[in-house]
Amino acid sequence: MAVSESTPTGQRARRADARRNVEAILDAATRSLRRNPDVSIADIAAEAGVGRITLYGHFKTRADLVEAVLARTISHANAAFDGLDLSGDPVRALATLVTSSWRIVEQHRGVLGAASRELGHERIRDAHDDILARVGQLVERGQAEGVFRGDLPGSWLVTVMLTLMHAAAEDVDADRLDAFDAGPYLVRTLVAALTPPGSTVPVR
Amino acid sequence: MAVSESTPTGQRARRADARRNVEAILDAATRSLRRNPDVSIADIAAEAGVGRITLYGHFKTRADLVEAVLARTISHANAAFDGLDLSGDPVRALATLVTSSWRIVEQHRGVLGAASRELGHERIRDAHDDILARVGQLVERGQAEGVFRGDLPGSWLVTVMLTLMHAAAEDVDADRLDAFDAGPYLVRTLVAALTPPGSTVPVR
DNA sequence: GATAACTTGAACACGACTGTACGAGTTTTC
DNA sequence: GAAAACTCGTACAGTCGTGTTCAAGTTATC
Repeated sequence: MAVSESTPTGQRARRADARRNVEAILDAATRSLRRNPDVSIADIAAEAGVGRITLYGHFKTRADLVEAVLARTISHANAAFDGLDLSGDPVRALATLVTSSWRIVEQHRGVLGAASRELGHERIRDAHDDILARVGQLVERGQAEGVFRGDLPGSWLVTVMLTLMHAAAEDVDADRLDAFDAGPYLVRTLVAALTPPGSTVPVR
Repeated sequence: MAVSESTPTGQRARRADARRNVEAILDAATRSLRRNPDVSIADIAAEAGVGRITLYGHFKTRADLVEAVLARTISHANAAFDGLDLSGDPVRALATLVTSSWRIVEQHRGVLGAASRELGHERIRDAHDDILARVGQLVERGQAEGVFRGDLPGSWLVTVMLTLMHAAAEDVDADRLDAFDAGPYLVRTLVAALTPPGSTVPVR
């Protein structure tokens, strides 16, 4: 980002060190902020294994750091979504989306929650909407095709969907369910949540 | 709580005023803490319409205030649950529980989240477990009877259940769905979440 | 060995919040 | 009118987090 493109032939190694530190800081900040949105800069620096002043060398203010964490998380989420084909049957698309990216969504949500107090809510909403739009489009298409229930606003269904993904991931972290794949379970529950009252929920 | 039982025949009205203030403080604190777990005492006092010093007159420390809020919320939740008959068919009991108390659960969760940082986590867990046990017992009974799926730990199912209630209430607050009763919707979704993969979900 | 990039601790100013002390005011009951 | 209970503003000390400055390191490249 702030790395100048003209590298004066000399200090490649030093530069590499610095970039490693930046990565370590971003990793630590992501973990810390998810755990507690009000972590101090000192704690983040300690968790990253660098000095507090070093951290300030890379990020002028706390807001800068949070913004960088947010940007990286969003790009991760976008990358995860970009490879998916969500064009076919809404239920199948829902399954694809959920099974492949519920972990990403959880991380995304955690960082967003931490950042929403730090930066302006509008700043967050802009970033959030990009991700939300993908889920929202799927839900709306399903509603238009009559596959998903239309008696509730799409925003509600999206909220339920994201919240359930979040709950699954949170419990995975907490318990010893690391190996368990929450995908099928989530799909079953979400299909019930999104399809109209009269319809039956497929097995699995 | 700290009100002495020997009322010296005199200052009933003053006492009543004070108790009204305490109620106002607790109400304001509940609202404020749910909105932002890090509200300052000054902000809470302002929202309650009393001076900061008055608030300190009733609650020695911040922890005292949070503890009082927590205690009141828990007693509310217990009162809401006490009237329910959850003995029959687990699915019917689930419906009863959800339709009648999802709002309470949401409030309970919000306050708990705010308090968990303030007081020790053990202190919270003690209080939390009382509520959780009621939901957990229902889930475990359902699992024992084979009505709820047994291939996932009960804690997971409880988490999903509470999280979904939370999502419903949050969206109700945010949107213009005040009049909408999320009960039937929640029941349908939760039955799908709790029953075994092979079973079909009842209509509604 | 000189240089340049990077790291780091100590120290500081600043602001926000907590909790306390003092002193003055209000309202009700007697 | 006096006393008791309660309210409340000002002011202060202590703590904690932020962001900056300075001065002294380390490490790799030349």
